[in-house]
Amino acid sequence: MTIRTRFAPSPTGYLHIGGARTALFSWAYARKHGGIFILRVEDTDVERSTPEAVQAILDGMAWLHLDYDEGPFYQMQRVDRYKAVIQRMLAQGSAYHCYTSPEELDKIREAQRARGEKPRYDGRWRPEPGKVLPEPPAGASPVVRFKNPTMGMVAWKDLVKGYIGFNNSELDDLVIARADGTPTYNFCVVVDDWDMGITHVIRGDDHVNNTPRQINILKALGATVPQYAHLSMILGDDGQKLSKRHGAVSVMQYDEDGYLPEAVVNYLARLGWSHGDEEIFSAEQFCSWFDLDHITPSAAQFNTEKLNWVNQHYLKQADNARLATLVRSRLDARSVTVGAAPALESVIALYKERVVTLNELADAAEVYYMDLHPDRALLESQLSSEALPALHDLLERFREITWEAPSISAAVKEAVAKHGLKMPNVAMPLRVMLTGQTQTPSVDAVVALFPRKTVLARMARHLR
RNA sequence: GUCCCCAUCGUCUAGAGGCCUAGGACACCGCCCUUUCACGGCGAUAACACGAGUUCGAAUCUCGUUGGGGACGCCA
Repeated sequence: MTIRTRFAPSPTGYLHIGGARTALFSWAYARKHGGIFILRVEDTDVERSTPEAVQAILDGMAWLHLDYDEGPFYQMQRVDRYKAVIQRMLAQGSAYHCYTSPEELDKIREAQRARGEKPRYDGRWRPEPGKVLPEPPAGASPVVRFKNPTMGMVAWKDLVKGYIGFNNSELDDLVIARADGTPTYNFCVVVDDWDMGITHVIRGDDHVNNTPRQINILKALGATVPQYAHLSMILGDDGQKLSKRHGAVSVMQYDEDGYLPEAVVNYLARLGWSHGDEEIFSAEQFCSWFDLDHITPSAAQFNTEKLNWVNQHYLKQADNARLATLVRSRLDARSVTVGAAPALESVIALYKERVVTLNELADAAEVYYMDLHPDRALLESQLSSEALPALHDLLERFREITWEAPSISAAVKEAVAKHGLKMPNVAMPLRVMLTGQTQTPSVDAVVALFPRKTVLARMARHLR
């Protein structure tokens, strides 16, 4: 049997970190088993669905390299199919028309809550043998409700959480088609999973409560019930639930913040899933190791510190040319023109082990290309009266020596010794004049990276 | 309120009854390297929510308590 999984987002916003992980796990499960991964856009909420959101989801998946084999399918394009199934259910008696208005429903639920009961539809239009139904109100268009079994239990063995069972008496007759005829979520999912031959439904555990209803509909339709795996949610850095106004950001924000997609994938894969003590692994390794048995059933807190560490790891081992491309576009965005010298790749080679994100790499690189104006107070504090003579000497030496790190290093040491100073007395002001910073790679490497004339100019500017 | 789910270091986790004196990773702290800062290396601190039970033996199984979360829409 071919494994078929799906990712089924509703296009009402960007792809956030929780959705991304759900997609990642569904994708990995299909890849692991040589199966099919399907993208399905659940856009039946016409009010809130937007084409921009569809694009944002597509962009997010593309950035993470989550490729799909079938789709994207759009539920709004399958409405005829849903309506045909609803007609069939109506005809065979597994669904019925209900004329209860939303206002009446509110009243019913309010009363139930007041009595401490679980709010639910009371079944007043549900046909039963020997039951006399009310007269349909004139001119009202009914919704269609599923006739849920009243006895027994619905249960399944969740691949993440284990056995889960619900008494049918807990479930009410849910609306499967609105008064305007459009089908609802729980129904579309069922028909789609059935039609698309989904074998494993991997989704967020906010859907656990929908599962018994979906299974009942599937059974009423005579469809095969897929396997379910419900992933627990991801909490924010502070342990709070992620929401639009609290910490839930688009995966593309991580791109903007300077994270590498493979770092985000690696981090996300490790959040709620494990393979022994493995921390760093490629997408390929992830796919070959992935299984549902090692998914944690409890919620996981997102930890930016660890993501940083993972990102730093991938940055260190990334190809310089690739990083140069990524950094260049960031410098472009800052209107910093990358000149011919030093080569951006050389700057990156010197700095990539020292930074956490691409943005920090861009911060380090930009001082090599822009018109630098070091902080005045910083300059004054470093250009001490005892250092100035040594720096003047050094400036003169820099005009004549071979422009390579070893000879530069020798020249610096010479100046330090000649004036009875310590290394930092000379190295620090040099750093500040050249980069505006006190913390840089070793000073000879920094000096050597610049063209000689830039060094002479930046020094001369402050040594009058 | 009702139903469902969850519970190991601060965080992510290993753990399928004896291999656990509870392992790894991030963070934190200390030391080394470095005449800056990082990187790197070494080391330390740190957890089985609580209570019963089953068993020769429980982090692992059962029940309960407590605490967290989710769901109860003509949203998805």
